Amino acid sequence: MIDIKNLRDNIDATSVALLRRGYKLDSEKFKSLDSKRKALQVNVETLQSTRKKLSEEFGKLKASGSDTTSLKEKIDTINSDLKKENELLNSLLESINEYLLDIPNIPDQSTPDGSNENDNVLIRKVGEILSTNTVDHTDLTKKIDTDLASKLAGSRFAVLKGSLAKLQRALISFMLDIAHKNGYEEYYLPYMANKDSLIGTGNLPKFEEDLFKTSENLYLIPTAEVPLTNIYRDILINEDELPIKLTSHTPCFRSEAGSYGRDTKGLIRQHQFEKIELFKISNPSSSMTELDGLLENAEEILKSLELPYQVVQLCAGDIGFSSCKTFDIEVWMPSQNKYREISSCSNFSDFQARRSNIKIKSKDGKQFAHTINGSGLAVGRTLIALLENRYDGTNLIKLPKVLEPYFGSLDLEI
RNA sequence: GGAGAGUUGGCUGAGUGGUCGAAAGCGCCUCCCUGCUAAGGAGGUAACUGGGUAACUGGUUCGAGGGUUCGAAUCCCUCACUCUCCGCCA
Repeated sequence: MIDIKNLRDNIDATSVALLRRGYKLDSEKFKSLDSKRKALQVNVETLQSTRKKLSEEFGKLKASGSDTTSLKEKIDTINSDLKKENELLNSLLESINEYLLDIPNIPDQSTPDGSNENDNVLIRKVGEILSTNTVDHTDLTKKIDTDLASKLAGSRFAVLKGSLAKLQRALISFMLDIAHKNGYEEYYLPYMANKDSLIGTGNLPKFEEDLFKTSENLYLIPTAEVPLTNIYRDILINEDELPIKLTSHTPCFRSEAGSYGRDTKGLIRQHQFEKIELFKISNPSSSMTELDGLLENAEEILKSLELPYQVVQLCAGDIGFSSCKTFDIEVWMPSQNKYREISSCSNFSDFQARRSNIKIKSKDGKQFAHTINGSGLAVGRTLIALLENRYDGTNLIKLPKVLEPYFGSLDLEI
């Protein structure tokens, strides 16, 4: 949610900034709604004030045993006016709120111009591409079984068998340990979240179709970002507790509505996948530095897994709804001959904090916090990258050294 | 699933129709005292929001939503959540 005061005061600048990400702000609609609101609100509040005074008088008259009929008539008139005006005001406020909830975050100045992913900016390439493998991960091994998964659940699910199931578990532990080493506190969280939580992170009301909803009116979490952020919903944080750094491994559930036909093969795009999330709450003044740090923490995992990757900064037209600045980390996928997203690290500035009411208390007063998060990493895609990049051409995957304590061996038979 | 209790400021917690945005304590801020620290003393301290250049001034909020009433933290109804006991259960 963007700041309504800022919108009122700087509507033209806001409109220009939002246009960078392809959002056309209807300024005239806002101006008209807001000026109507202003007039109505003043009117309603004046009526309320008058009624308050008259009611007090009424009480005194009643206490002294005097006649109250004429005063009551006056109050009744005010009350009936008030009722009408209030209904108008409420529906207007509702419209304004809907209008605001629909507006995405304002891109940071450092977010480059551009309209889609083709305009994203390459920041760096890390690691050498050594693999000459062209075989897709699903063709490499029988231990990823999507046919079985579709019998159990349907399309876009996978069953991992034996050593691959174990490798996934090893990766999860490995990533959590790195996060812990870097100062993130590990959390185990609910895999379902209520409506308020999803509104807080910006997934609702606009993106309900992307979510799985249960019969109990709970939603399956699309990412641990949702419960992690909402830990601090309606909380006033003391400045000296910052930055807060949390991590969690959870499965993530996404309906993938609208992605028919894309990435239908293999583990790339699933309704359910495992992810380690890195999450921070920081002071507004240091959130960009914290984003850089978080990105570095995510990159460290790929480096120690010896996987080639690149970092890309998303352009204004490609950043997510709640984000003001995003870096994607993309790992090399030999069979596709291209880099694929394995982590997305974003600064949400105060956009989520305003929706979730997360504030910082300092000497200078209170202000909305900044939230930052990113994957560290998407486990399924990491697994694929290891298979495809480290396939030796026979029936073995040579795992990187760092995984030995977790997997128990450096040879993975496929 | 059954029975009961509860939800009030940054926190704990009093408050059964107007004098309550709300006692008290904790915390926090300012000042005093003490060579430093600890302790002590005085005062201040809810949030959100409207109007106004400002001084200032209005409104809303006691889990949410309705209702009763001239007037609701307080009475009534519905819902959500939390806790306790019983049952069932990993």
